[in-house]
Amino acid sequence: MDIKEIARRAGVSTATVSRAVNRIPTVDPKLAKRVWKVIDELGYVPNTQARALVSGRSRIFGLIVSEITNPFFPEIVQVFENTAVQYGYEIMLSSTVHDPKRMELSVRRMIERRVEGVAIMTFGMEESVLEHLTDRNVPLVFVDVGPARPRVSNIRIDYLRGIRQAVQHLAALRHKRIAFITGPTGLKSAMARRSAFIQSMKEIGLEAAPELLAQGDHTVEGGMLAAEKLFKMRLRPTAVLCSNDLTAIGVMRTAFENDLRLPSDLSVVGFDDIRLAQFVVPPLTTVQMSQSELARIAFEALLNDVERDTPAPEGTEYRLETNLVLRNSTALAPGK
Amino acid sequence: MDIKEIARRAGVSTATVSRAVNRIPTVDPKLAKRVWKVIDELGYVPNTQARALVSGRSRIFGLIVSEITNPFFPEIVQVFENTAVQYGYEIMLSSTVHDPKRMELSVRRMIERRVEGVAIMTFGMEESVLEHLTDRNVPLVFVDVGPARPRVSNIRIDYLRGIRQAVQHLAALRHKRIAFITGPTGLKSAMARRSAFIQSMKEIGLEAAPELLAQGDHTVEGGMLAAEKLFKMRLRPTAVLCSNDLTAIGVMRTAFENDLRLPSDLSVVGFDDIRLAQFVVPPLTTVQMSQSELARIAFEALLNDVERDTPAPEGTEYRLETNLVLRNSTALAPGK
DNA sequence: AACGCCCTTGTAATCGATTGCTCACCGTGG
DNA sequence: CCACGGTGAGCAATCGATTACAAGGGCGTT
Repeated sequence: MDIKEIARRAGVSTATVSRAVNRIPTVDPKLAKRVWKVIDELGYVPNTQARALVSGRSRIFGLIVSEITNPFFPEIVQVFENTAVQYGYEIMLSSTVHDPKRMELSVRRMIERRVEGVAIMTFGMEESVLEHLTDRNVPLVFVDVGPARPRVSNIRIDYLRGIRQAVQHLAALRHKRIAFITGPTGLKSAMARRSAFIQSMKEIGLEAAPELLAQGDHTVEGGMLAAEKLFKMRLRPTAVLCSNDLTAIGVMRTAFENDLRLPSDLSVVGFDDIRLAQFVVPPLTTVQMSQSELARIAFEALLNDVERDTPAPEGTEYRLETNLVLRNSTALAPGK
Repeated sequence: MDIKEIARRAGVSTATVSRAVNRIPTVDPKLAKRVWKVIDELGYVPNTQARALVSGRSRIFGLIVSEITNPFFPEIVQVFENTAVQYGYEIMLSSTVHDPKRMELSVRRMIERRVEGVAIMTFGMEESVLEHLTDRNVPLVFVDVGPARPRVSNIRIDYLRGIRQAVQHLAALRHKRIAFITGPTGLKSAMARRSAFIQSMKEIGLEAAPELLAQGDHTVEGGMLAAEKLFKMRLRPTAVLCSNDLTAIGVMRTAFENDLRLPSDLSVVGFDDIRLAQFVVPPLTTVQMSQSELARIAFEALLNDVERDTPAPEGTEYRLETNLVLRNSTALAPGK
């Protein structure tokens, strides 16, 4: 059933039907009403691909995340989708699973569907394959790592703020040996968190000794492994700050296995504030980086770029703060 | 840049370009090579909407879940998407957040984009709005609750099997007072789990007393609330079986707050086996219902229906088992 | 009464592919 | 030498919308 059918039954031309459907005010209300009646009766729904073809606008945004099964992302997907729907957009979701091949395939698929913009939430891996998109002038939004080009936006995250709060919180609780478990070395955002930790420690005259910087990979398993190493040290750290919440959950798990009580024997702080953080035992003190804010900003960045016809030559920047959220996984250092 | 441009530069007709792109064997290899060269040089990518328009096939499947932020679903999304990509399909994801209005809107959007099939993973809520889809002969796949109609598949879940294993496991550990925390009353799959529990208890001569059936809602908070009630009873249950893992996590959390040690003071069993279940403290014994299997079956059901021209009049049925996975949240009943 | 303008509606081109049908060309067999 | 079949390429219709432009009708003005 197409627009012609409607036109025939309503006794008007397809142009009029199209105008009625798109609520163009110049159509005679009488006619419009007749058209709508037929549309309702037949349950006509316009074909988006036909529309997209002639208008040149797909009304689709791409969303590339590194792993949808990482609890950090579903919230982003949810908010991004909600916002998109509000503006009449659809989203094309793709999970790269940290694989450049898959990233490339995703980009290809998105170009085939003629996305009008893409949000890249991989936090700094494999952006090289994206030149196909920039070549085509597709608006992009990155977190921190986008190049300064027209139609490329960046959401700058203030990692230092939240991490500094976390470090000072631990210091206030008399912790001196504070360990940090990093994320994957290749991940820019993980490196930024690490630097923020080192700087925050320096600021208050504490040493971020190399042996207190353990290597993690932003998974629970990685957190467990790193924690095992830390717990084997002669002088065990009394507090652990983690590059993300999953890592912190791993630490908590290993602490449990080693009969360390939280928070009395060990304080743990996470990063991200995934929803789950408030439900673990004990509820996790963590640095919040609002996923819903991030998603909302990303969407708006794309929308702005799509509607702008002369883009800023260096792209646009947005900011997102981070803040410590106190729960129950931190306490006075043991023996103090 | 379109197919005409390629045709012009390669000195052939658009028909030949189209045939070369689609690897139709009748084109002269010489010509095909020439066409491919131009395509590579210009970075031409065919326009999917144009293709979809003429072929009448969007190569999009819809996937409706109740809440993407529920950790049960991301794994499904991941596997569904992977499989789809393998077969050259795209997926349109939608999260209803248990709201019939949003479900209706999703369906509308999917019809606008002319999806070729829809997987409905809401486990039994609000399927009424789906008649727009069945009217249009769009293949559907449900979990348990789909009507018996052509082009409607059902994945039947054997809840009883896994739940019986769980109940017998607890009974073997000498638990007698075994509580069950249900899911939302309106959710068919939750009701099925409840019935399976009652039946399993009866089978081994234990009573599923009404006061041991607590009302939950498949969220952590719901689990906490239900657990609080159960813990206030004069004769506290020694084991709790939960309608899903989130509920179980809530119970563990409340147990912790009430200084109940797991598993020595209380045994807890979940349902679903979300990935997180192995990472909580202690690792959760739970009934596995494989999310990746579920997603794979759902995709295949749709694919089968799309390719079949004379569908089975009563739809097709698929089966999925459930099985208990032993971890460390269960132990001998206290005092035994 | 005639002219012209404005407002609404319709005709037809267009978006970018696919594909049925026609046609040209080649080789083969009578 | 001609007819015929087979093969591969091109022309043009088509999918379902939007929209530039043309056309027609009504009304005000002179």
